[in-house]
Amino acid sequence: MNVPQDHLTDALDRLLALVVILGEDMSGALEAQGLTTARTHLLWVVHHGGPSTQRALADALAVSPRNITGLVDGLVASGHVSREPHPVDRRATLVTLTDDGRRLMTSMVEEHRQLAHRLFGELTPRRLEAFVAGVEHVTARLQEGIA
Amino acid sequence: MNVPQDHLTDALDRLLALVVILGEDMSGALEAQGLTTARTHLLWVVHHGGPSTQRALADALAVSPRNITGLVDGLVASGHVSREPHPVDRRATLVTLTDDGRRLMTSMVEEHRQLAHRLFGELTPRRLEAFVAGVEHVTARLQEGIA
DNA sequence: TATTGTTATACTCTATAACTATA
DNA sequence: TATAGTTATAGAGTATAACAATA
Repeated sequence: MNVPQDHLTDALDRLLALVVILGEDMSGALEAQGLTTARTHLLWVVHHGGPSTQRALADALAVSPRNITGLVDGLVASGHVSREPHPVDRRATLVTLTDDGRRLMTSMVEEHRQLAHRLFGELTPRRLEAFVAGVEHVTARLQEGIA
Repeated sequence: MNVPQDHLTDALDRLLALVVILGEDMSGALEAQGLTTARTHLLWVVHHGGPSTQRALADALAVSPRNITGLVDGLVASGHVSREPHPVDRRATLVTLTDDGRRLMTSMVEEHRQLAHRLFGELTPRRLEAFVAGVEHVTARLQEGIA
C-alpha cells in the first residue's frame, strides 16, 4: 500500500482524482435541484437540439428506448418537459421543454460558464493552453485505443 | 445550438469530454471481466488496505452499510472475495481477497500502469508537467468550492 | 446502550423481449 | 413489414428504517 509509482501512473492518479471530485461537484449541484445526471443529460440534449422524439433521444444518449420512457416519465412528473404529439407521425411524441425546463436550462448554461471561470479564470493563457493541449492529447490516445 | 463560447467554457467542455471517454474506457475494461465500477472500487480498497470489516468499507467508499452487503454478496458470488470471521469481534466479518481476487487486482494494477504509459508516454516531461499542474489547479479550485 | 451486519422496502438507471398502435 | 413507444421483467447501485446478535 502506498507503493511508490512512476511519474506517469502518478499523473493518471491525479487525473482520476480530478474526475472524481468534478463528478461529485456536478452531481451535487444537480441533486440540489432534484435532478439526476441521466435526466439532466436528456434535458441538455433537448435544450440544444430542440423538441425530439424519444427514438432520437435514445440514439443521442446511446441508451434503450425503454430507458428514455423512464427518464421522460420522471421529467414530466417534475414539470421540466412535456410530451407533445408529433405533427405528422401519430406513433411518435415530441419531448419538449416546459417554461420551467427552459428557465432551468438557461440558468444551467450560465452556471456552466461560471464554473469554467472558477476553474480556469486564474490561469494564464499559456498555462490554459498547455492544459488543454494535454487534455486533447490524452483524449486522442483514448480514442485510438477504442477505435 | 452550437453557440460560440468563451475559451474557458470551451476548455471545460473538452475536459468533460475527456471525463466521459475515460470513464467509458475504464468501465468497458471492467465489464470485460464481469466487474462493475462499484465492486472494483471495493476490491481496490481491500487490495490496498488489506482485509476490512464491512463497516470500514462503508466508510471508505462513503456508502451505506447495506450497500456494502450487496457489493460483497456479488463479489463472493463471483469468487473475488470471501467473508472471514473477525478474530475478536463476533459481530464483524473481514472481507478478504481470494486467490483469484488477488491475482485479478495484481493484473489490474499493472494494466493501470500500462494505461498511464499509453496516455502520457509520448509527452515530453515539460508537457506532462504542464498538464499535471493544470489538473492540480483545477482540483484545488474544486476543493475550494466544496469546502 | 452502542455497534455490526442483515432483512425489508423503495427509487433510479440500465437492459431485453413482447406487445400495441401506427406507418 | 417496419417503426415508436409501452408494458413486463430483471439486475445493479443507492438509500433509510427496523431488527438480531454481539460488544
